Amino acid sequence: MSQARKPNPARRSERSRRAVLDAARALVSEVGYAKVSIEAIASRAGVGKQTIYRWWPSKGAVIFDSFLELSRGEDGVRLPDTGDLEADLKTVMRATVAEFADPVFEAPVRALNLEIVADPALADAYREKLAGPVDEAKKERLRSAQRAGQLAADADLDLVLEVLYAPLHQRWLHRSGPLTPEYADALVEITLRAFAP
Amino acid sequence: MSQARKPNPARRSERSRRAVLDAARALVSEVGYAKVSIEAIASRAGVGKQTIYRWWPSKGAVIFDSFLELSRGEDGVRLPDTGDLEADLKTVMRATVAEFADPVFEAPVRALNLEIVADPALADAYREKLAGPVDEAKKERLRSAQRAGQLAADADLDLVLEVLYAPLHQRWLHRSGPLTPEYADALVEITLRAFAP
DNA sequence: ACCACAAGACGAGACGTTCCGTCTCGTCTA
DNA sequence: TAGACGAGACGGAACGTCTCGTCTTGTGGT
Repeated sequence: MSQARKPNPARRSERSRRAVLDAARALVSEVGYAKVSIEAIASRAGVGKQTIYRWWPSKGAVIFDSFLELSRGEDGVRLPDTGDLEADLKTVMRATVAEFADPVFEAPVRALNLEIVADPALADAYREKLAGPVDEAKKERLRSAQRAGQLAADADLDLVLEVLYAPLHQRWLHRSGPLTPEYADALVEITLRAFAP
Repeated sequence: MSQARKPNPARRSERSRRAVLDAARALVSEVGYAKVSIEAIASRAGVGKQTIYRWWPSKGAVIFDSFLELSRGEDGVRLPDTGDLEADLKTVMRATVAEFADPVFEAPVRALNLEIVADPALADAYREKLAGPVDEAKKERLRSAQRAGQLAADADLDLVLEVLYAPLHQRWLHRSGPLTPEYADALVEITLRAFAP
């Protein structure tokens, strides 16, 4: 009684896959996440609707995959390590603030967050494929700082990252305050004081 | 050319208003935010669709209002003040963690967050009507602590609240880790160390 | 190494549904 | 008596399923 007729990935058309993901990304930027429809993606991609339904379970999954595609190849993430943790973190946090302030990122990143909040499966995929590797790079820098005695040796690094990034992330998501370089610096200083050796 | 024929609020039916908000709240709990439709709300409330469209601009606004209704009368918010800031904050944070862990709050609060992220107008209303008063009560407690020398006198209280709550909020939203009483305590301890006098 | 061919993925789009937001109806009420 | 109400018809958009021919691709025989 199982309707699960599974398609054969080996015969999948790479051309169609790319066309769908490119169309999805373009449409999110143009009209916003909520107004993007599967039919519009299919039409823009020059693809049958069934081709989308065959390979993706939901609109969210398609758009999520289109973001994944963007960040492929960047897996060699590495943070600056000049030996000065505070300076390095401020550099990174200021860059993050600038990125969030960029209107080009506004629509897609907000769409990504909506998907993550609404769909636990996509939240898992996000953590594994996108956030995970980046967080690991950040933690690697923090471990280096621990060895250098610039951070408490017993600090929970996941917690350090939360304290550092969650306020920024929330302020952007809720539009509850300005994102300035000074704010980035303040978060770094606060976090370092909280987790000082 | 203005289509803005405005209805007369004085003649509004309180009975219908309550029925709509109650139906909206029930439906969000039953089927989740995404699957709730205006037609379903109208039908469940025993109300004409036009009555909803007459008084609310969007589905999000209806559901948002149904949450507002829930928290009416609680405006006398006041945090415990035993003189021991750390103990008081741990009490409050543990309660918040427990609240987030309650499955009854899961669907509605997640729906509320989706609306806030997606709609700037609702985000403003949220800050003004819901978060604002609560945050003010929290800041009042923090000011008391500043006077008692338990918190840096020049600390930015908005920032203190962000550092205290944003990690918890993000962890819940992203389902990126367990929400335990120990986690609540850790956030309080970290925050107090960061903003120590 | 080649080729023939069946399996099945493809583009296109018809189909029945659901829901949208607007619009009329009478009815009821403030 | 103006206008808010419940009910529901309406055209349109998008859903997810399905059925067409066509095109592509892995494989098995030569």
